[in-house]
Amino acid sequence: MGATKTDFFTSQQNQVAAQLKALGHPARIAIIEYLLKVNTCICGDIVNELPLAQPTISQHLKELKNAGLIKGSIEGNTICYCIDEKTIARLQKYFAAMAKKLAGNNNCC
Amino acid sequence: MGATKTDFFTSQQNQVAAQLKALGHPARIAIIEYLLKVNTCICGDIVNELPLAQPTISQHLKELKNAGLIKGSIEGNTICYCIDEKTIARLQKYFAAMAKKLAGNNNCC
DNA sequence: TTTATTTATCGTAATATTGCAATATTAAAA
DNA sequence: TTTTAATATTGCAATATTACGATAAATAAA
Repeated sequence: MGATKTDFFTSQQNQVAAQLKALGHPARIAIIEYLLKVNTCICGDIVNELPLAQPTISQHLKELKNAGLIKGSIEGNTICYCIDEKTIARLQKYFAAMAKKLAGNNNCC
Repeated sequence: MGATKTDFFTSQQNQVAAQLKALGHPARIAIIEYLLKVNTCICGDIVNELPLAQPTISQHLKELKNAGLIKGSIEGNTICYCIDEKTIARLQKYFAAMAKKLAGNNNCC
C-alpha cells in the first residue's frame, strides 16, 4: 500500500487532483505567484527568489510542468518558464462552478 | 530532509498550499464532488460511494476537515459532513484573480 | 579550445502519505 | 443491559515526496 488508487476514479477526478496536488506545496505556490508577478517569462531567477537549492527548484518546476501548470521553452542555455493559462482557466472554472452550486444551500451543518 | 520548508514561505502561501494539497487526491476530490452532488449534509453514505475502506475514508475526511474544506457536526451516532463554503469561495477568488491577471499577457513562451 | 553559466539528473537520506485490518468509541435500538 | 450501527483511532507496511550534494549536459563567453 501507499500508492493512490487512481484506477477507481474518473480521469477527470484524477486530472484535477493531480493539478491541485502540484499546487499543494508552498514552494510551488511561490513559484506560480512569482511567475504571475513578473508578468512575463522568467528564466533562472527563481533560484534567487526562493530559499531552496537549485536542484530542488528544478524538481518543483518539473512537477509543475508535468501537471500542465507551466510551460517552458529553451532560450540559449537558459529555459523560459511561464504559466499555462489554459490549466489555470480550467481550475478557475472548476472552483467557480463549485462556488456557484454552493451559493444556494446554506441549510447545512 | 523530506520535510517541507514551510518556515520560508508566507502564511498565506502555506495556507493556500495546504488547502490545495488536501484537494490533491482523487478520493478527496470524489468526496467533495459527492458532497456537492447530494446538495446537503450527508452522513455515512460516502463509504458506500467510494471503493475504499472505512478507515481510509475517515482519514481522508479528517484531512479535508483539518484543511478547512469540510465541516462536520455530530448527529446522534453519525456525523454530518458538508462543504465549508468560505474556503471554497476563497480558493475560487484566488484562481479568479490569477486568471484575470493572466488574461492580458499572451506574449509568453 | 577552455572556461564560465545555466539547467537537469542521479543518488540518497529524512519524512510524509496512502491504505487497511484490528480495535476502540459512542450512541441508538432492542 | 445487551446488541447493533456508525465513526474514529492505532499500528503497520508499501510507496511517494522533499531536499540537497555531486555531477552531467549544453550553450555562451573568453
